[in-house]
Amino acid sequence: MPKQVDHRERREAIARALWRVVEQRGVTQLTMRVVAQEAGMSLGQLQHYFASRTAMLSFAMDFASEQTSVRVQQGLEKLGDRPHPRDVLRLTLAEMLPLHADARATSRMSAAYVLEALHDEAVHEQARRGLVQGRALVEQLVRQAIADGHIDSGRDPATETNLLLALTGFTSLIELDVIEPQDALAAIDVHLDRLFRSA
Amino acid sequence: MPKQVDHRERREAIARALWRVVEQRGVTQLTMRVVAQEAGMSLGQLQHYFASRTAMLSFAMDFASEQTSVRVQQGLEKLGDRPHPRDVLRLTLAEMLPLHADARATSRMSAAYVLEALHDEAVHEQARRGLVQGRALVEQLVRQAIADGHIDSGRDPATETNLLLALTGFTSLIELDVIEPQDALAAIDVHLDRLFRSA
DNA sequence: AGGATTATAAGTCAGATGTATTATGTCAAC
DNA sequence: GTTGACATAATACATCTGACTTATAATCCT
Repeated sequence: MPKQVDHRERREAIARALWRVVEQRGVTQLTMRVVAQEAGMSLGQLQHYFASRTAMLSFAMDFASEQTSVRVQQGLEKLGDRPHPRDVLRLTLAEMLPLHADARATSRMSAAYVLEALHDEAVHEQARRGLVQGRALVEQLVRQAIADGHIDSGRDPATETNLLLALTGFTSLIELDVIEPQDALAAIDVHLDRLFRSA
Repeated sequence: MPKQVDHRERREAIARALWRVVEQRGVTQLTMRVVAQEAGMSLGQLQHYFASRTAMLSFAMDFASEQTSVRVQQGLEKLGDRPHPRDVLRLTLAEMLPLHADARATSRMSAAYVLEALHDEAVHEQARRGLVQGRALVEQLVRQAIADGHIDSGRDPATETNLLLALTGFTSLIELDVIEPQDALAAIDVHLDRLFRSA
């Protein structure tokens, strides 16, 4: 047979091609043919790695979450050994906004997936699980920051977590050129300042 | 000829049918045939009122913005003559979240439209104009509240406006059942409390 | 060496979609 | 009563979609 191929690697390459399609041509162009072309392979070849369009989307979405985590993790390493929770939150929020190509692609993927999730139980569960998990991480961070005295103990961890996550609402404002990326970052800084200043 | 028909009225009926399709079956089912069926008319009849799918979407989107404004306006009347700006903002934000059928429909329409806007210049401009206008209204409200001493004069109107609009980021959290509607409203109240408390 | 297995390519198919065309019915104006 | 503008319906059509099938070539394993 032809040289054995790393399926996982191939699937990731396809997923990245899919992101490029979403970012550059839009969700309506998210067809197996277009993705195959973008990935530089035939439709038949793509179907060899993904039995169905749904399976392809599902993988691409999980991979997007995963890569976002990786980007955050890489950013954290630059912050040194024991980074201030304020910086961790700032980095995390910044990576969830469409501020550079990769983040923009994964952000748009998420948006499209959420829309698709609203009427597909399986997709809904997958998307929900990812978000719940991410939210839990942020809440844990907030609780620890309160315990460590970085955040006023009068703050409710759950509410503060929700307010932080809501800041991803900047996404559509940025995408539609209503505000500039730096405006969003400035607002995030103001919010974080208030959250940590009160300690 | 057959009885004269109010075109505007017919178009609004079609737009509402379109919303129902978006809300109940999802964006992928947003086809002229399905919308026609939901509106209880033939495909040909629908085409008599909208020459193209794009024209139909464009109208439905404008109508959605318009109806959201109307809902806010109606809510404001219940607040009496000179409502507190805090209540005005709370009402406005609440109407933008998917908390009841109409709001959910228009919210999902917006989300779908934003996604489509990213790769269609005309749609982008239409969506952008609507958002910029809405943002201007909120900023004016914030500026007035500062001038009236309801909000601390140390606050930057632009940044505070952006933070308020970012709270629409609760939308996806609510849609995916990550948080409950009351959690979102509680968080909004906390944010507004802080904004107005400092005065 | 040769059979088994896999990667890749190409073609086919049924269904759906937006749009265009045509037909039919209805009613107002002259 | 005939004409013409309008509402509605039905159908046709080219295109695109995901899924499936088939064909070919490459290499692994025995």
